[in-house]
Amino acid sequence: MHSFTEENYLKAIYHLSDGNNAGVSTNSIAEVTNTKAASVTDMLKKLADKKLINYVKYQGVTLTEIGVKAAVNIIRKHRLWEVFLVEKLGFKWDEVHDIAEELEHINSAVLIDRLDDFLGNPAADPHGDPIPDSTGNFTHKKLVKVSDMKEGQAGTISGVNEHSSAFLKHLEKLGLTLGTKITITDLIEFDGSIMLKADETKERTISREVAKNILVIL
Amino acid sequence: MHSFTEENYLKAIYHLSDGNNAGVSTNSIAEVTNTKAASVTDMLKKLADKKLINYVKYQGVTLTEIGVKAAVNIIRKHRLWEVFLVEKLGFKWDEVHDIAEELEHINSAVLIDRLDDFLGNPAADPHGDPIPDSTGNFTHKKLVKVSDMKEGQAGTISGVNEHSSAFLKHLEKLGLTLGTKITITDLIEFDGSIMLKADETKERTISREVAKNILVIL
DNA sequence: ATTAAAATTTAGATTAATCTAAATTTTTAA
DNA sequence: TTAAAAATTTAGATTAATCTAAATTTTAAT
Repeated sequence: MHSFTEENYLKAIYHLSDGNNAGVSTNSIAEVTNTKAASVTDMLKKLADKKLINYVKYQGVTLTEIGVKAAVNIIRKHRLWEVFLVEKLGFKWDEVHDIAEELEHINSAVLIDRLDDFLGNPAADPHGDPIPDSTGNFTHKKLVKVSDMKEGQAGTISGVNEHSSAFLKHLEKLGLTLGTKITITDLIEFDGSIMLKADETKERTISREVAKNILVIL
Repeated sequence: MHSFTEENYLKAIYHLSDGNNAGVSTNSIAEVTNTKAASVTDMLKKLADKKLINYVKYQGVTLTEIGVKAAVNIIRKHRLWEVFLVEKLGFKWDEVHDIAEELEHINSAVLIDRLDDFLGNPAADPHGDPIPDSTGNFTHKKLVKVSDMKEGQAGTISGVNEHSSAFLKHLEKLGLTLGTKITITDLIEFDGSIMLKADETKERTISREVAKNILVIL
């Protein structure tokens, strides 16, 4: 298999590619992997030799088909372990990322498939991110940022774009957790902040920055 | 914390010290860690610098107090994960060693304490080996090798001295699993093999080699 | 008590992942 | 369109863990 380090690069490239199908830059990889650009270049050569990425000097990289497969598999493991930590061990949604970051590198397909069954084949992790099946297939829900909603529109909170503990704890405090139904009551022109009603009862005002990172199903 | 490699050396030294309080030899460590003696010497210097072992050139090593703590903690993690794999995910007792070997290096005290609770604070792993508590305390049961039993003596199978899949599968096939009550019916002088009755009904003959690796509570 | 064998350590290399500093290429903007 | 800035790559080191081969120390056997 691949080393932990290689797996972390694949994951980083996958996440950075999300949406854009343009190549991912050396610098952006360095940033998310907490390394320097020179180190990234070295690793890119190695991953290219292994046919995991398409790499042309100075032009950024994309994952090959097998690179995508490898990355998706790591993400599958990460998300299933997060579900385990929250559902079975009682962790909060803002506490699981770092532990899952370690667990995602455990190598055993049987283990993960059994874990998946044990957890009841969950469709999403505790942050609402979809969990690919063992063949790598996602079932994507169409999600919309709260910051893109119109006045009067309603939806159900189903995901987040930001996974930091600080952000998740803030949402928790506001009562804006997954499954909460919200209705936009006011769009504040002055600073873009948004007023909404949660679960028909709680009135909340959130900044544009927060709104951008909450995703709903309409 | 310590690197995976360091942890594996600590574990190896701990297991090799079991019983004997004499120092552990460089060669024996090399054997169980699948390395060469020269590599072991290098690592011993490093572990000694970190005060995890007592090391005097040419004289073998013992773990220091903090070395023992670290080793016991790894063993605790290994055994709890084995219980998880068997009890929750449905693995067989001969299938869990390698996966637990990876899981034991996951670093999170909270995780392990919660796992312990989730599993109902088991006293032993699927092979009957005792699980230390979070402070490192073992509750040792007094176990006897079947090869040391006398004719007519009875006991309950409560552990094994050999964890290879081949051996465990063999026991499974014979119906000699943990919890089975056995009574010695005959000690064969010719080759030391032993005849016994399992669960009052099944008559079995096992070699001396097998008998040495089955442990009972009398 | 010597000496041969076995065990251990040292010396010197190798590999993976990283770094800094310098060189090169690409991008941007006057 | 060309020069400065930004991004990227190369060159040369470093650290952790390992190895082989040679040197040293301990053990065991006559």
